[in-house]
Amino acid sequence: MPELPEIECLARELQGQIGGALISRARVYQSIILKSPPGVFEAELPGRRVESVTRRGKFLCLDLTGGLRLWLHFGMTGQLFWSEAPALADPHLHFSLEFEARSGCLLFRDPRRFGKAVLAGAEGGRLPPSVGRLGPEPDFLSAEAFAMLFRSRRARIKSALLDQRLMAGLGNIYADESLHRAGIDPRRRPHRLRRERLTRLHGAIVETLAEAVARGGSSIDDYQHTDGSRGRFQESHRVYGRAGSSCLSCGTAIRRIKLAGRSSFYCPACQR
DNA sequence: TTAGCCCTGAGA
DNA sequence: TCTCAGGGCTAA
Repeated sequence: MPELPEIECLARELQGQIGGALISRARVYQSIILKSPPGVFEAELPGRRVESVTRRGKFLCLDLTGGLRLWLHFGMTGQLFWSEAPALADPHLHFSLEFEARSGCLLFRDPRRFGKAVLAGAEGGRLPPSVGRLGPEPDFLSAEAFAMLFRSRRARIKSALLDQRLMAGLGNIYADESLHRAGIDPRRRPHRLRRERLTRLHGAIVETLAEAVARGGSSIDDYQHTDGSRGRFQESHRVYGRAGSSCLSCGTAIRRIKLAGRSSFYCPACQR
């Protein structure tokens, strides 16, 4: 469940670790998450330098020399971490990258296999379709633009926040946390919310995401940094995963409901 | 707009 | 042994 803050942390770590580094070897173990043939993957990557590591929505992007980009999506359980050697017996290991002048290898592991690895050209027209469809980053939207964007939506606000075509980067955790901070019931319909409530929600989203990045993201089950350490923002969750516990603002028991097939946690007193 | 599918490990 | 977790996609 890595969302925007977790991928942002990974991108920053990796930029420091492999920014400018030359890929010496690429190996594929489980090709199911690769959207390019394994042979192409193993042949195209070696000899290219990592120009930069960036993030777009929940995608991580390795910008390589020669106009190639490696896009990674982590799905629910994707992990990227350093190891001395790939554990060949691990059935969930998908690929590894080795770099010149750096010992060990960078492994991509994903037990639930919802992740994706896509090789694409750098030109805008050759973006993977799922990246091309992404809406703007929360930071790049003004509060007014956010309110305009969501004002016409008829789906429930929680579902609209999870729609990556509208705005990229929010997942279940940060949607719930932001709605709590903004005092909005996840079942509300955006087109029936007053404009100032929507601008307040935008502020809550930007604030929540920034705090999460500053604390190294949320580690619930699988998310970890490339050195194996965990994020700390899960300790600051106000509603997510706290059904039955008391609301940190008012003491009311946090409720859990299903919306669009996902769990939603909210405070029935604070969120209206 | 929504339901169902993919996928596997954890927990009941 | 069954149920649940859910991001992104497709079909209804």
